[in-house]
Amino acid sequence: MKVYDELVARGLIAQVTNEEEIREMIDNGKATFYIGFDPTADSLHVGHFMALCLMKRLQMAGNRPIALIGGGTAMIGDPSGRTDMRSMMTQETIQHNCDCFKKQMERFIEFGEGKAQMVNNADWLLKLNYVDFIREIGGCFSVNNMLRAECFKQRMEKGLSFLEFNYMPMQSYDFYYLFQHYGCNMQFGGNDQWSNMLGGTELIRKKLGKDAHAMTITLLLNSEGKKMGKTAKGAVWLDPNKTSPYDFYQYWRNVGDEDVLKCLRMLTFLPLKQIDEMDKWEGSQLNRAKEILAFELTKLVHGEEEATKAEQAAKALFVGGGDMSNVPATDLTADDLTDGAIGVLDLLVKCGLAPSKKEARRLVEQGGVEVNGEKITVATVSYTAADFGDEGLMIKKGKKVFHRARMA
RNA sequence: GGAGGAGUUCCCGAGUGGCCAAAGGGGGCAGACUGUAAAUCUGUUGCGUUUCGCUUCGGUGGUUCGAAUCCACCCUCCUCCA
Repeated sequence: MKVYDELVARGLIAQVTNEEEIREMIDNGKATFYIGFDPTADSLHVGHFMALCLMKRLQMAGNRPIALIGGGTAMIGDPSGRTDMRSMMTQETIQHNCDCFKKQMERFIEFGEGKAQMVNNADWLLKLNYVDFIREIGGCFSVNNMLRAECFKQRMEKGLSFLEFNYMPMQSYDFYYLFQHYGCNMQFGGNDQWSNMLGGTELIRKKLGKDAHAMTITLLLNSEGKKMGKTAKGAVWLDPNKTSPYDFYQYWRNVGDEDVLKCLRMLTFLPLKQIDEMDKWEGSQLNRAKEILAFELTKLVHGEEEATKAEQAAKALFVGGGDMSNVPATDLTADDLTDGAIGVLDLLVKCGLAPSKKEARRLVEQGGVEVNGEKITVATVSYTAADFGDEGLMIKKGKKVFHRARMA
């Protein structure tokens, strides 16, 4: 099976400008394509991860990837799919985020001569002169059409600023620039980028009379139609300091039944044949598929060693036995004790299991806390340094949040 | 520039002098049931030294014994007119 068909089979392709031409290009390694990453945070997340996987797949088929970091477009802020304006980021934050992105991407994709390239659109966008820019490309954009674009629709109700309105021409200019200077003939992106991407292909056609292509990646939605890779606390990050490998593993271990197979297809590099086999599994058997999904993804993002650790920790906690040493832990010091002891409530807060003592108290009162296998029923329990022992205290919050508190 | 309207807790949204830490819904958290799934049911959802105290209703001042609620000014957003 050639790349294009594989991408289709995995459900990764959402929209394309011209299916036949694109198939021909990428199947034969004739594409130089770019994907843009907006540095709005200091770490990549699952959505970016999909894009990186796609880059890798296409690279393996002989195509040349360009990772574009939007250091310039971030100065504007993409209004796509947002109901309110993004808060303005300072140039320093943007630069910091760009650096973080770069580091993470390098772990995942090989950059260098004849391999993948990395560019930052700040390098050309920030130099632009307003009047020159408007004269050069302004005529190629129809405001009437832009207003109809999906990406602005939501903002038409609450108000779209002129600043953000300029995002589409900016992104289009990127494609136009890369087409001319890097021979880039195709753009990939999230499905929410479709109109921005079409802006680029059209600009190239109008200015240069040449064809360029665009293809969007399906947004990873769960069975309820919500974006995956998001939790109540925010995104699932690829940076181990923001989302630990254990939490990352647990996120995927806990996906809904209906979503496992889709995730396996779209996110892992397991052969489709093997995934199709799993498609026959049902009921509690799917737990096995979830384990595979969680392990594979953790391995891709954090490496095999971390994946194994996360898996062992999960097994030890949920199945029993096994190695407990990889369970998430907090190290306390004597300073955390008052009169030689620490109360459960403080303990919960110190370990990050509760945001406030009030909430910690509520957890205890509702029977949601266990320490060393014993349910805590009163909030006044406290522990001395001796109670911690060598192994520390094993705290369980709710059904599946485990944490170890050690005494240094 | 002119005329109206709005800003409430994580989100939506009630409240228009004391009974308001503020209805209702969503989301979150916990309990029951289970397969570390979903659905369902129950409880809970500002902070603390917890029969009580403290901070919150765009901002700053003011009126009042008492303000989310009244007044003044300011900020932000929306609609209509120019």
